[in-house]
Amino acid sequence: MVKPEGKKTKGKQVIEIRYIENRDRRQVTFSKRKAGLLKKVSELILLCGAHAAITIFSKKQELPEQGDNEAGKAKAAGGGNVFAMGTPSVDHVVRRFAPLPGDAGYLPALDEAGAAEAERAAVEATVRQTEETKGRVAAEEARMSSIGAKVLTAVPAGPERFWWEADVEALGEAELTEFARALRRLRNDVRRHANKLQPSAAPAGTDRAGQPKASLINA
Amino acid sequence: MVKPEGKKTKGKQVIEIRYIENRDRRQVTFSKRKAGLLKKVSELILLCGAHAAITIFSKKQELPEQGDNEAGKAKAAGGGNVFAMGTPSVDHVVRRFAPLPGDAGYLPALDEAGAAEAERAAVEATVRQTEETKGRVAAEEARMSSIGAKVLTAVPAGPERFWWEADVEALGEAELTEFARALRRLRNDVRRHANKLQPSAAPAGTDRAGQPKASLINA
DNA sequence: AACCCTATCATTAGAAG
DNA sequence: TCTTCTAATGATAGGGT
Repeated sequence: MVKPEGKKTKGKQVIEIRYIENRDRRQVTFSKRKAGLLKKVSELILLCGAHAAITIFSKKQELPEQGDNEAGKAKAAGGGNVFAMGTPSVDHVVRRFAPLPGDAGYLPALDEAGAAEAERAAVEATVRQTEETKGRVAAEEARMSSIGAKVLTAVPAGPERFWWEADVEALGEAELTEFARALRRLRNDVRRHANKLQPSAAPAGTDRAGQPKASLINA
Repeated sequence: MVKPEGKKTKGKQVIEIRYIENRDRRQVTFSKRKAGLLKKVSELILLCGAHAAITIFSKKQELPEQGDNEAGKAKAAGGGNVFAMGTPSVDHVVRRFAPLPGDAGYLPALDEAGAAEAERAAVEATVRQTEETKGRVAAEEARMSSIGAKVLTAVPAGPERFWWEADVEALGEAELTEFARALRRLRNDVRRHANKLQPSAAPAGTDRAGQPKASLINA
């Protein structure tokens, strides 16, 4: 019989989801979970063709309360690192990344910022009102509804912008490495995807599904 | 002999991380994973007191055709939904990269360390209570609700972990442009950083808070 | 589309190196 | 600090309601 005596580790233990006071433990957890999150996000993007973005700041930086100096100080104090990733177009993620060296047409320079801004304000008003009246969930609903279409509209021809980055200003070597690692993983996934998807009707994955209707992003 | 024949379900099966062609399956997966992701983010925030923001745009179908009212229209059209969350707010996080043109006013009373702290405490209490009573998920709901209308801004120095249900429109595509700008800078920095560092011998170490670690790849 | 359920797979807390 | 290992917990694909 197997004797349960010699357990090597305690294995994953249940932990309460509350701030981890212990600095070391907190940091370890942060690293692990951050990695897991990035992975999850990339998977969601790949699996569902959704646009998603995530930004994570490892530490509290730029604390307003301090105020007497620049962000630099905050960083110096604790080194705020940022991780983020996202994409409006899967294959673009790869493209954007691989060619690190000067990419000319970086982004389609859309400038409906003005319109978007106006819309945003309007929506915000609606949301707030809704929030007070019906609560957050309802507000969210309203927000999504009114925004959704607009967002898509705002990006007619070129959703070919992806982003997935970090604030290097505060990036440490470790972060860079991890960053790259996540990148590679994403890229591999994408590549695998591209290979399987033969450019038949839609250019393997590239299909600029400007309109939700393409093969890659939409069905 | 015990026959494992009568399995009720197949259980979780391995799936490739590639775009799910089947619409229904994709949608289900999206919902499930989106939920899981949001949960993960909230947990990271709570556990590590990190600032994070995530935004997810579902793509769905379009058809901004009929519709009489804005919300209804967009909703019906299914132009895409947006889900987001973050700390202190998605908007804030984004601003680190690119200050949005004049929408500063929509945030009610910012930089209120005191208020924020009080709110945080209140929320925390609520959360814990809820947590014990209804579980973590419910607690998160409560957390969001209680914070809702207020925008916690300043990040107190201590172990903070409050988050505010995000201002989605602020993360609209338009804003991504700004973000992209920051990105470009980032990329440059990354390269520079990469060059500066040695793959093997990277004692460089962290200028400020320092994260050891060297092997870096290029981006 | 939102829940339930269960069998599995994936993630990760802890401990060590 | 980052990595590796292990053992549990946690997240979810597939199916049904």
